[in-house]
Amino acid sequence: MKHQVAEILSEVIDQFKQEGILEASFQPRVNVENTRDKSHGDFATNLAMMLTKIIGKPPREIADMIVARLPESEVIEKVEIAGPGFINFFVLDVAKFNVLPTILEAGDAFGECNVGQGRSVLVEYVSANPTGPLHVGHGRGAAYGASVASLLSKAGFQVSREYYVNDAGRQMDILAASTWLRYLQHCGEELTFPSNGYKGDYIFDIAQSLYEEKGDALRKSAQVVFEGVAKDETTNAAGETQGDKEKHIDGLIEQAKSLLGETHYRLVFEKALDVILGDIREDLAEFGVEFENWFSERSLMDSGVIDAALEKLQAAGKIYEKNGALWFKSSEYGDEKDRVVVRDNGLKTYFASDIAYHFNKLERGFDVLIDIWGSDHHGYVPRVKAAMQAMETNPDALEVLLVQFAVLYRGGEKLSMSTRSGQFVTLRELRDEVGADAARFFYVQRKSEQHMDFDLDLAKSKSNENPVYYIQYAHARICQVLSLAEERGYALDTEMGLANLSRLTLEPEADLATLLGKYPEIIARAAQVYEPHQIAYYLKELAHGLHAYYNSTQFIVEYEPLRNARLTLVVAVRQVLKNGLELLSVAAPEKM
RNA sequence: GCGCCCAUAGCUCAACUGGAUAGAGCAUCGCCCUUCUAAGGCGAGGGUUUCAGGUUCGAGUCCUGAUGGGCGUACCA
Repeated sequence: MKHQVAEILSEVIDQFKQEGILEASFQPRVNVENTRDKSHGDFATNLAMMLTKIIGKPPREIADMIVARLPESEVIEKVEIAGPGFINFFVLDVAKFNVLPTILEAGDAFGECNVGQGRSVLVEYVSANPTGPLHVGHGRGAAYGASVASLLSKAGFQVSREYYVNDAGRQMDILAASTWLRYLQHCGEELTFPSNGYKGDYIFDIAQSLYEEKGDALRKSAQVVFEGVAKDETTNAAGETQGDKEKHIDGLIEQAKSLLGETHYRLVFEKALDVILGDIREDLAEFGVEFENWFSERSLMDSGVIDAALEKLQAAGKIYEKNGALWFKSSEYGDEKDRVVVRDNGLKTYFASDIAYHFNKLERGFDVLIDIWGSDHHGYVPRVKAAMQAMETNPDALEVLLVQFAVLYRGGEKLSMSTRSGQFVTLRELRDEVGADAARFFYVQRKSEQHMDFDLDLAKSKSNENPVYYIQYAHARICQVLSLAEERGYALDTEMGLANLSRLTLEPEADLATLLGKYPEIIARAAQVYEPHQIAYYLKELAHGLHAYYNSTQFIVEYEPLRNARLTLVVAVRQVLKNGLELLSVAAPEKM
């Protein structure tokens, strides 16, 4: 509908060119927008104002010139010039209802568009370290990433979803060591758990399961384990700190490796990784968050991709040596300084893995790469982009979307979170407490770059305080009305309904039709700017339209043509509500 | 110190990417269930869009500066 208006306007521009009012080469951006106020019609254009400078006449005069040249249209009822020079278009009610047969025919596919033009896109999200269960902070990235991926898929992109598993590096060694120490405690060894180890309860569970499988096979005396290890950081009564928690934990990792030997150390390591990653997968699946691919960081090392990527940078002359380490010249691409990729001890940095990972993504042939990160990683963006530029001609292939932290409140109090200390609210707890639907909706309701307050009590309340139920209720209401109609022997005759749409003359009916017509446009816009919250707001608006209609009008009336027309309208609303909710992975229940 | 993000009704957030009188929900106050689900509807009050400048026909939106908050500034992952 909107582009029909835009077409009409570009015809006028051609007319202007023929008359010599505008130069033939002139290419204006024809801007047609939905009006905010119904008294301004359905669509408005600021074209007259845009042309004031070029034509050199006041906007309202130009508006007159445009209106005088508007071609005949079957959808436009009238046109008005208003305000500083807006041209408002009023759409015929009949034309508004044209969208209904389209919706019924397209069904679940209604709203899909082709802004992606089949381009392939890799969306990488969550990618939390497998060192503990997901907490509510990860939940936002999960909900946002999943919704963005769905959105892009509806908008004509070939979407792949990927989780990057950081299954290598020091954090994982700390996890393995933590698990082993808990295991030793389980065996009956007395020891003081390192202050820098992973203290969460889930480590006990893994250790116990390890003990059940292996018995005492991995047991070493605690005395031997802690022998020669640097002292842990402690604070005495006077408040003075002593020791070094980093050296302490590193020492314990070394002990674990040498005392257990490669095979047994690996066993503990894999056990912890498997259990935690399995838990994360299950957690996300229950949250409606799926991935086609779980990409292992270790596989990068094993397959030599890291070396290949570094060689590529080296060949491009972007690697140099300083102080025994290898540096990447990221500052040449706008990063604030150069970055180390291989440390002086010969170990590759995490950044080297990440360069390789993105190198690998490009090699897999994606047109667009999207990374969804927590905002605490924002400082990391320039160096990864720098690496992309050094490797690839198109730096815009990578889009990093940052998600702000969610601050959790319960009973008006802020809850803090830290995986290391084991003090956090897990995503699973959140789902148990408020339900997956409410959680998904709450997360995705906010713009991703907006700092978010997540009030657990509010999310839990199953009242109109929670918008997700408002939308689901609209869907359920429609279902109930239809089944009641059927019970009364008034089964819906869609064909008759579509043939009688002209009987829908009430204001809420036209409003609903207008809203339904906007859905595809909302999808396209939301996809272009990666903003699934626009879907959430649209659904609230559509649900409101339905509730208002429901309260003002009886659908199941005696007169058959009118009844079927109304029920057909309502069925179309139900379809769009369902499509939108599905996009956000929120259930569309038939009764509540 | 430097860099990135944010600031809109009492609270939580929108505002179609520069458009018309800045909108929703919650909270507050009225009204509407012998009717297809009241988890609903209708209405009222509530604003110097943090502040000060600038750009232009037009600014919550863009630019500069200030204030307040979040985050980042590793040869950690």
